[in-house]
Amino acid sequence: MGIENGKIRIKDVAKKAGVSTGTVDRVLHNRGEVKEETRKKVIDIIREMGYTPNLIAKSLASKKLYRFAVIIPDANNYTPYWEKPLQGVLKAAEEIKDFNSIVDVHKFKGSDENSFRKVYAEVLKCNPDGVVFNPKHKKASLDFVKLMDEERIPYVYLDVDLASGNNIAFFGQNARQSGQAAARLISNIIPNGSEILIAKLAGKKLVSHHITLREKGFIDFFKNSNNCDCKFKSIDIDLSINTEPSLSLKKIFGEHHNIKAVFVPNSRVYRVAAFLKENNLQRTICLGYDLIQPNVEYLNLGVIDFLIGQKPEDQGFNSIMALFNHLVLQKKVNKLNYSQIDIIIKENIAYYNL
Amino acid sequence: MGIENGKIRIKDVAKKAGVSTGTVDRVLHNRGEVKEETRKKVIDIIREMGYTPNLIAKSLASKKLYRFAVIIPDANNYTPYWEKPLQGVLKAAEEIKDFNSIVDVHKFKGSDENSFRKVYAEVLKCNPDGVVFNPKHKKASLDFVKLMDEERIPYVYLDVDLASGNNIAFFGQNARQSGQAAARLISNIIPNGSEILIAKLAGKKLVSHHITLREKGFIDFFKNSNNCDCKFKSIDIDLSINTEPSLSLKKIFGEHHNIKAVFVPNSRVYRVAAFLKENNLQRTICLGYDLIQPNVEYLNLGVIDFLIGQKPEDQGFNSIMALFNHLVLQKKVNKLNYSQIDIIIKENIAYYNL
DNA sequence: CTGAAAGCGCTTACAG
DNA sequence: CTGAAAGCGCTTACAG
Repeated sequence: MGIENGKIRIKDVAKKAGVSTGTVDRVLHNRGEVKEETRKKVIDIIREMGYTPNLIAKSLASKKLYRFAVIIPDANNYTPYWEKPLQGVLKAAEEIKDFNSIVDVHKFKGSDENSFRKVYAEVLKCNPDGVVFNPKHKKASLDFVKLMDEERIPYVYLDVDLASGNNIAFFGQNARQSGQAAARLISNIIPNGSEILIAKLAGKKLVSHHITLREKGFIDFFKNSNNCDCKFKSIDIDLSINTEPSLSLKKIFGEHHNIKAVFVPNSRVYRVAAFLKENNLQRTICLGYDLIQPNVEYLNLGVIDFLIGQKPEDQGFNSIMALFNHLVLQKKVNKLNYSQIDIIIKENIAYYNL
Repeated sequence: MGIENGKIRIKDVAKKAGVSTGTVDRVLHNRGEVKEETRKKVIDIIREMGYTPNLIAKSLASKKLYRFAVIIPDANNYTPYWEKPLQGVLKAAEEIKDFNSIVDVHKFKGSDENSFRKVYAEVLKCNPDGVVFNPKHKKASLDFVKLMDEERIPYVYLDVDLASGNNIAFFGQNARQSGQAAARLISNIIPNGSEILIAKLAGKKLVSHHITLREKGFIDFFKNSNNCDCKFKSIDIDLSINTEPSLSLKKIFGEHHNIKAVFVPNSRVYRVAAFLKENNLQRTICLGYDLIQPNVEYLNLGVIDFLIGQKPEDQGFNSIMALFNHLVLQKKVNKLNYSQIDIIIKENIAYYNL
């Protein structure tokens, strides 16, 4: 090893500068206590020799333990989706554990803002070095962000972009654009003049901003394309009512006989698929979001025609890695990170659903 | 650090076993020279304490330098595609360089088997620790593989699966399945009874196995689905002839007036798109492979309707990482690794073409 | 303000 | 067959 290998070590820099390795380390990390003159000299030599630190050695020698906290909704019947980002988070945790870094996962009840507040208060008590969280509750999230800014704790938004705050990164989908892609797929297939049902299924009367944007993108596509003159029927369905979504869907399909496609702007599309299957409406084009198990089943049955995926595992994984790169490796990280808008059909799902 | 931290070190194992760290290291790496009795004892204690090596320390201490060789076609006018796997390879190289591992890239002329043979002979002279290569030339590749088996050099297939040999992994697409996905997308759109043109464009009369499989998958889909009774017209076009593909396409479209879709089972689809645009045939559904620049442009113009992507960067990246995991980290690696079959349209390409 | 030394967990000759 | 010691490139008290 050493210079002859092309790899410059601190020792090499120190020697050339006529100082000790300790001094080089001090200027490397701006730890002060160095005469300006020698600092300059060392800096110059670092540049000149093209020194780059050996991350391996750095990590081994460092006593600092990095703790990252993750705050996401608890996966449940309405939102099995959140299992996926969690998987990614845990994979990242495994990958960075030899680098003195650990990840703590904290869950809150997705629909309950107070639960989120309680969890973030706990997290702050632990003094994490960095935080990844899902800011679905806007107001509470803004309060949280303010506290982290005061403590100079870096944070990453997952799934939803708060669009304010000093987050080092955001990982999620461009919701509006995904609606446009959905629209293209449907408009390709259905005849001119068809009716399209937009069914927003929610656990409790909570239709998030996300969902609204997907719908907006969807409708805008048709508005801006002159080759499909379709009519929309948009409804909200409250799944906490026992008889839903059957009741509402039956009514709609009874009243509108020219519905050629259903667009469900979230992961509850399997509930619509069940209805379509029971009522022999499989020929209706059905498109929804996310590769959760029941959706995959209806896709394979041919009831759901398209699913839009967004690689939630990757989002979880990359969120942690962003924190790690920022804090531990001190690499620059991109702030705005839109996931791919994956188009999934029966014929390609095998290679996504891993 | 140490036990109180939950992390067991070699030192801890040695102490409990009443031996030195050197001895533990010997049993850990099966380096022999250990009495069977002490070997057993150490093994037991390793299990009991749940020792796992610290990869960071391992890498820092190790003097062994790993050299990986990559052999891929040179990107050129006919195959700009190969830029993409190369990008992934270089990214992986960057990622593992602090782990005493370097990657050498060797290129051969894609269409020239002898060029491939020459390159692999050179590579063997360098005694690489592992090889990633594209076995498009079957016979030469089998010879190469045999030599590597003799030298016990592990190797990975990229893009094409030789389907024999002791490769530790393969990264590429399930070609037949991608043809099926393509067929589904087209059959969704075109009316019953349409004609479909399958245009196989090649640089020289070389239609690879790959391409044949894609075509097969495409046709089989229609055969097996009862709701689309379409006719196929399949042609080979030799792009090394100046007047092609115009000449052939003009003839076909002149003779067949009911062609509603063109399927191009490789990345040269942009040549067909150019023809469609010039001849005002944009309404013909056009589907091809790979996100190379000219294809992306015609997709954005609305001439190409779908592109099938396969994440070639990831394939390159993962090939190297497979070698690295196998040799350096001694992790198990999956042998058969099919890439995703990405469906790309104008509305989602922005998040793929990075 | 600066340097010498110990240590991170592992590997690698070397001595016996 | 086994152990003691040096070393990988860095960080971290500590002494001056």
